[in-house]
Amino acid sequence: MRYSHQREIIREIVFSTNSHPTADWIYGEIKKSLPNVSLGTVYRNLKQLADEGIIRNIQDGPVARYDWNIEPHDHLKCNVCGEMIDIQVPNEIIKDTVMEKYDFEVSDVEITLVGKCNKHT
Amino acid sequence: MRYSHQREIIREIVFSTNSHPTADWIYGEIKKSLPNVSLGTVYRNLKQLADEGIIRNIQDGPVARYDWNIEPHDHLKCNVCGEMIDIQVPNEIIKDTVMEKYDFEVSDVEITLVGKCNKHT
DNA sequence: ATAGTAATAATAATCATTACTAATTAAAAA
DNA sequence: TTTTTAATTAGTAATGATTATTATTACTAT
Ligand SMILES: [Mn+2]
Ligand SMILES: [Mn+2]
Ligand SMILES: [Zn+2]
Ligand SMILES: [Zn+2]
Repeated sequence: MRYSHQREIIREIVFSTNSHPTADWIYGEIKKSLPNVSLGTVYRNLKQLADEGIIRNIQDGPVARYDWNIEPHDHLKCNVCGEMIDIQVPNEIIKDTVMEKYDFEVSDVEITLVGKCNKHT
Repeated sequence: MRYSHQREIIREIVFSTNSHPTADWIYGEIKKSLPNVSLGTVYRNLKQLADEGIIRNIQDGPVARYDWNIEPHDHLKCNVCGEMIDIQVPNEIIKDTVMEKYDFEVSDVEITLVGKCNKHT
């Protein structure tokens, strides 16, 4: 993968926030410095960065979000403000139980807890 | 919600399979008996049935799937054959831990384990 | 039977994402 | 340093899933 200015800025944007941004939000950000980038470029580079394991892709319903944090972790999704919060759930137990009980080779555990964050009490 | 023949058949189709069918698959099935149904009718009725709690909506990446089993349960997704298998994971522990640790009012826990099912050993 | 309104088929619109293409550009080869 | 190359780009068209619109049809209560 050869260097590209666009990809470097996209990477920096993803690494600059904890908000698990969407491609569209990143597009809005990169246009501030490079007004001529196209949305296709954003999608293409996010895909490349995710394929290389530099960033992580997380699916939030029908839209893809991106995360600089590639360590295994789970998420809380607030259905009031839409925010996604990182959480750590001990899922090795789940994984092991399922592999044994269902004879299934688990490669990834995706846990999202949906509810209301503490801003809306 | 008043009775409709289309909705009744859609409900029966969802209840007839364990495959967590998509709207499009259901559309193909209902056309066998009612060739003139429109895809919009399928979507509208699936939404109504899910809103009424008669069936359950599960998000599989960018596509919606439907499940006659409304009891709280989780899924295994095989990334070889695409099949979704019902599993029971004791998630009350997770829920309670997260509610306390993160001060988050959890209404739903979504767990999907991705991997390879025992048909591809 | 009539009126009121929920549901329908057909179709257009939307939204997120991917595909295509001619022009540009980083990096390798000469 | 100048070609040569192939990856990358901007711009745009196309796709796939879903939702919205609209004129028509069909239950249901009076
Ligand atoms: Mn995260
Ligand atoms: Mn299920
Ligand atoms: Zn919130
Ligand atoms: Zn399988």
